[in-house]
Parts: sequence; structure tokens; C-alpha cells
Amino acid sequence: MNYWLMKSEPDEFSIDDLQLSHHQKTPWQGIRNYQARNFLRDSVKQNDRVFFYHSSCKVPAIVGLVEVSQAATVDTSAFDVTSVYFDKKSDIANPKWIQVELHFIEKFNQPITLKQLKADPQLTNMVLVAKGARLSVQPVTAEEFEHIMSLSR
DNA sequence: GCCAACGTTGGC
DNA sequence: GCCAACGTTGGC
Repeated sequence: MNYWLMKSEPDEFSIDDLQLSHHQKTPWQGIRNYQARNFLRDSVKQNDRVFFYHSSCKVPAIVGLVEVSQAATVDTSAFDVTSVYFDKKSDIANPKWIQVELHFIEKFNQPITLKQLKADPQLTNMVLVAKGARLSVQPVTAEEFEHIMSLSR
């Protein structure tokens, strides 16, 4: 099993929105960055665990745990002219972008804030706290995963 | 709202 | 293929 962290702006789609979604699942669409896309396409597998992170908000934080309920499929929003994720350069015959499906597991009682993560000596190598890290889909090591889960208890 | 750090685009 | 200009991310 692999571990990941995925970012979402809570004004757009929050952990609460996921919890309230049909079957508590959502297609994870709109990833338009090649490095993130490559992770979704090549490495994110069904049943992988994912930290759900709220970015661009008052208190950036890991707010819960979700799982990958379906691995890579074509991101159909790229072909939808009415979607904010529409990409005229993505061709149906040769799709550029990938989505997965996420399923809610739990919302943490206490969000684990970016400030807390940055200050944690066991997390100094975490991708999230690296300088200039903007990746919206990023790997988390098993050690980081276990440590962060212990912080959520 | 600012702006540093990245990523992408496109002319050459 | 270089790289300047532009666009985006996301913390603060």
C-alpha cells in the first residue's frame, strides 16, 4: 500500500463536501500538472491511503484520511466545455489528464496544521514542507504516514 | 492582496 | 533547445 497527500481548496471542495457526497466518493478531477498527473497515472492504486489537505485557506492543514476507491481513469472534465477544468489541448483520442476516485474514511477531530507539520522534527523531509512545494498530489512515506496518524489520535 | 517559487508557453 | 515572459500556487 502507498500513501499520498492531496490538496484541495476548501472553498472549492472540502473534506465535509466529500463526507456529504453520494456514497462519500468523488472523482478527483482537474489535476493539470504533469508531475501530479504522472503520480495519478502510474503510482496511485486502489486502496492507497491519502491525507486530505486544505490549502489556500485560513489554516492550511491535513484535515482527514481518505482512500483511493478507483485507480487511474481518463479525466473526462478535460473534454467538457462547460467545466472549469476544460482543456482544449486534450484530445479524446489521446487524453492528457487522469483522475482517480476518492472515498471518505475519516475527518480528524483536530486538523494537523501546516505550522505543526513544519515544526515536527520527524517530518523534516516531508514533501509538503519542502521549500516551494506546490505539488497537489505528493507521496508520503510509511513512516510519515504512521507518525501523522498518531498525531491525529 | 502580496509576492516568491515554480511551471508553461512560444518566439527565435 | 534556450530562455524571457507570463500564469499559477499557496503561504503569509
